[in-house]
Amino acid sequence: MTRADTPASPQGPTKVLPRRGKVTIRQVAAAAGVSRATASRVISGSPLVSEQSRHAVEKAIAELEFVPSAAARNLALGRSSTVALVLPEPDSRVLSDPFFAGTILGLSGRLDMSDMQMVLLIARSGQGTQRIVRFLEAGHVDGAVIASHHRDDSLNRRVLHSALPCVFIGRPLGVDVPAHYVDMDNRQGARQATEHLIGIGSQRVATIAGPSDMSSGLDRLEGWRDAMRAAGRPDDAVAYGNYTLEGGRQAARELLAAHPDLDAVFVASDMMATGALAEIGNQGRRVPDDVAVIGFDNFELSQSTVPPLSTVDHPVSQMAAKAGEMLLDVLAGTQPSVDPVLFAPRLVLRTTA
Amino acid sequence: MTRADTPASPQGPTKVLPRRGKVTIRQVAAAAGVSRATASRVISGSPLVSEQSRHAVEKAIAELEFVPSAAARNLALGRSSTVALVLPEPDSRVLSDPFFAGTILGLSGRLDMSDMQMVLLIARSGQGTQRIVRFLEAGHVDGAVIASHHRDDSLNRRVLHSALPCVFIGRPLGVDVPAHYVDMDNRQGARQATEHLIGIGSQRVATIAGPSDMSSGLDRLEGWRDAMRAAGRPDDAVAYGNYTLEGGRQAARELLAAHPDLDAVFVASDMMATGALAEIGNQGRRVPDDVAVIGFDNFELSQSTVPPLSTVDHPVSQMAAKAGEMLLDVLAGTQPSVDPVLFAPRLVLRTTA
DNA sequence: TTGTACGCGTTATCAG
DNA sequence: CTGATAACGCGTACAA
Repeated sequence: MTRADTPASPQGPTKVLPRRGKVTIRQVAAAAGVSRATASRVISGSPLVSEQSRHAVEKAIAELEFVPSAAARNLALGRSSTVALVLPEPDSRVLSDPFFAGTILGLSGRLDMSDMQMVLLIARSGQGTQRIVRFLEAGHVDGAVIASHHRDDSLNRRVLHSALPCVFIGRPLGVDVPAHYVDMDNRQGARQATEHLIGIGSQRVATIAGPSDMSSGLDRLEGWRDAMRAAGRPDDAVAYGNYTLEGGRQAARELLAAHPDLDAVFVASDMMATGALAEIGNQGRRVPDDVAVIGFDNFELSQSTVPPLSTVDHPVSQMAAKAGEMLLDVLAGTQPSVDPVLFAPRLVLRTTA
Repeated sequence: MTRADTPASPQGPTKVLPRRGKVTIRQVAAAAGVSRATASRVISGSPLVSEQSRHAVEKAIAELEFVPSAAARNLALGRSSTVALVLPEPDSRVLSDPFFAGTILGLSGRLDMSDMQMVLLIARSGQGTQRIVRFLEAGHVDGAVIASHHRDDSLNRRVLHSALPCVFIGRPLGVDVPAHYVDMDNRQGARQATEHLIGIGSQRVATIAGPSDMSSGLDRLEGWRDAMRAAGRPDDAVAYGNYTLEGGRQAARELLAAHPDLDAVFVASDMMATGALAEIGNQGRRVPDDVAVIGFDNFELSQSTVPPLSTVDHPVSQMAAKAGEMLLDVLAGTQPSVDPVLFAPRLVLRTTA
């Protein structure tokens, strides 16, 4: 015998910080009168164990309240049965954004069907990004779903460079190797919205574009350009916003000043569209009679704007669920291609266009 | 002789092939021409190592892109340098609630100052709760901050029983052992708000209370009762809501029907207060002239209601930061007492009272 | 069906 | 300062 199975626990006088009793599989085996191997088999649900032994072990587990050590199991198995949802550089704005609730719920919903546990990682500044990458590379998780947003985010490249299986939500920018990702067809959605604006007779269609360092911002602008060029219209009436309400308001102001003749605007997000709606109203123009507006995202708030906002649906939750499914496939080795999965856009017409 | 340190030894059937991309400390040590122990010392920043060895090891680490295995380190060290923020049973409503953004930002901000990595765990149904508890008990994390909300959440009891170091945000209900927690003085805040309503001459002060299975709902109602009783007023004008806008609207409707003479109402959350504001206006009463209103939380939206809402500040972010600090103290063994930390309420008067 | 004996990758201990 | 070597707790070929 090299070592006592039951170390005497010191009864400290401090009851404030109860020491964490660590009961190991060894004690379970001893209590059940079997070997550690048999106990382990019971735990992992192996059929190669007698009913008698199984019962004894289960009884011991319950009585001792045994919980397998994650560290030891991860080390032995080489995996952690955990995947990360990474949200790079969120500020308070982005955290209260419906986008995140949808992403979280969509992914966790899909993962709940497997034995994978989801953990959420949020990285703040560049400092935090470093830590996230180390955390991921250290093998804490088997894979990651990354809500990719900003081009200058070194996290994308670093994760791809490591061999960690990962799936992006939103086409990642600034990466030079093929990557699994799921996205919606932002370009096509923007094009459809713009074509609708043109179709209802708008003569001068402007756009409020999203940030140039996000693929969604880029793609939606490009879709607007597609429609404008196809219709033989100039594509110069562009203002940029940062996806916030105030940004939308400001961009609308610029647009109305620079192009007083505009009678329609495609806005790259509902949040900005809400701000634009307010500004347009403030300037004494009516929506949709004087200016038609179509937003993007179909967030809940777009139903309660006045008037209710026409928009393009962004199936965030479904996208996250699909990303989770892809990641599970990658981990299972049953994901053949790296072709991105694109969700089709869906125009939701309410009363602003 | 169990096994050579360098896999390059031609002797022995080394069936243990290097797994994909996994470079171990052995290879680092070999490349640097030192032992594993020395390599480990360099990694952990021990001063007991020559400058020469240190340089060689660092060079090897960089060239091989070595990252220590989390599982192995956790096993050897007995800790993971990771803490969890647990959000039990969130639905989409609660996820887009500003409360969570504040909690996440506050905690991660404090943890960034330490070497602890924060992971967010969200549990959906009761099924998910089971998994969360197992995850916590398995030693994946060294401690947890739990945003405690619902009384019937078995998670509270189970985590406390497991002896995992943890700190609650919001007084946990339904637990029978002393627990570390941080909260604001909801009762006192509600009392102050109600006293203010009485002080400005309101004759009939009602309240819209929060859910009875949340400590904040209970405490805020009790604070309202305190003020009413102290003023010799009846405390029967009570309606309940579930902290949502629609719930507030509905509760206001009930209140106005049951107590047509009411001229003031203390609402247990800004979200509900916003709904109440709308309902009160719909019924042709003016705020604050006919009905004075004070909410609770001081969320961003309370500044943009019409008219701007008077409220009680809820320092969510600071509370979360404090909770993180307490947890770090507990983990360091420097947290002497289990006395809760209570933040003082702060009345924010705008124009509804 | 059960037990033995490693191996997982790292840190801690204790001689040199 | 450095290097063997024993833990850390669990899974699992390989025997029995």
